[in-house]
Amino acid sequence: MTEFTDRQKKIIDASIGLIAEKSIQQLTIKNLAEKIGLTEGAIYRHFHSKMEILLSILFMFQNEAKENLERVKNSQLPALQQFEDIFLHRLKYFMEKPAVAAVIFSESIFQNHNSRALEVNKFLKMHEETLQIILERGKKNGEIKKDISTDEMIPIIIGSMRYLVTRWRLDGHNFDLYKKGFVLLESIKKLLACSFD
Amino acid sequence: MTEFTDRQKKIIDASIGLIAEKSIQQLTIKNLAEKIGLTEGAIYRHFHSKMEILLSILFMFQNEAKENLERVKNSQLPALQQFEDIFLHRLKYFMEKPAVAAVIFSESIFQNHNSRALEVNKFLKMHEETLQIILERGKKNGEIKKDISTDEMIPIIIGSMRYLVTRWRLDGHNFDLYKKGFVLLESIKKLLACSFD
DNA sequence: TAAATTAGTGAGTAAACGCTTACTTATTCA
DNA sequence: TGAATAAGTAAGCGTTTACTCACTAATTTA
Repeated sequence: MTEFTDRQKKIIDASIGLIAEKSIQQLTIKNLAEKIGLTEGAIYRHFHSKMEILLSILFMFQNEAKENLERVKNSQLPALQQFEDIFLHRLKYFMEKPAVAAVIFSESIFQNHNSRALEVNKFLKMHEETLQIILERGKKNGEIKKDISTDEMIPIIIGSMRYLVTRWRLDGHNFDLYKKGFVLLESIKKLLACSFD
Repeated sequence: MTEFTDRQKKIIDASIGLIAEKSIQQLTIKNLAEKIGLTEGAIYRHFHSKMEILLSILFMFQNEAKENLERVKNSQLPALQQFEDIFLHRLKYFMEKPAVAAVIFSESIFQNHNSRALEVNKFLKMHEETLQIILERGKKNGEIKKDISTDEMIPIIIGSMRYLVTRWRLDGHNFDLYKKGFVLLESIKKLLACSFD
């Protein structure tokens, strides 16, 4: 587990802030240094490169997500409740730190760097695998429909939630992401739930 | 309807090619000029700015999409068939021109330019509205479930398809988008179809 | 045919960018 | 206390970027 120094955390926070206020394009070392009240050179005492800063944001979020996924997966709640928990938790996080959403949803930033793109891919896979486990348990329990394959359910669930977040970002965060997400999740649950009980 | 000259079309085509081969970051005026076999200055005889080129790609796609949406909407096919048509057509288009997907899915390119971001928003709204009409007609016909609101169905459908395309892009176009899209659409149709008939 | 328009060249510009370096100041610790 | 280390500064380097401009060659048009 890589740990971050106080200064590094401040730099990461400032980066997140910058992205949230302006956009990912506005995250330059110059702007970053200005925001913290340091010089550009000082930044490089704490990170080797700009990419390392970007990856640290991804890394922090990845850790947070991993913890949450594990916690929920190991809970004894019904499957439908479990994936609702996962997504509501995620939406809350995005509302607190909209910049994280901006980084996560800008996969193209890392597209040039092959090894980094793999990192994003791994991140998505992590979610898909957790969902898979939850959904299949739900099917065994008779909670979830069996006539739709899990492989198809996964993109439907993740895609719906991602689109909601994309919409929220393009709208300038001008609606209550959590509330809309909750309603959307209810519908998804209704769609996936076993009708005969 | 803005028309494009032959040279403009060539520039747009070359841009699309560049983005497809490398990435959106590699779309520079220098690379573009090299690809066409002109000098950088010559490009500016045909477009006022790089943003205008990007917008032209968006614009071309928008026209193509509009045509398709209208065509399908006015067809006499069942609602479930209609939205399958729309998405399969779209997937085929992306497979032919992967660069267009790269532009469409990089909303953040335009995020700085407020007026341009609105353009992307309008584009998404166009799809949502068409879907809404189709879905509501399907509900009236008794084709589509009535216990899930149309407002929730829309992000589920669009989100699922978008996620599939995103996955395809991150995978380096290494699976058959059309085939997987077809299977996914079957599942979505099954979920939304009226069970009592 | 002469003038006007169009399309292209090639050199250049200013700004932005990530990053480096020589040097200074502050802190830690043997 | 004094040497070693950590954290900062200021200047600037090398490159890339979108874009400009004076000029030329070719094509249209009056």
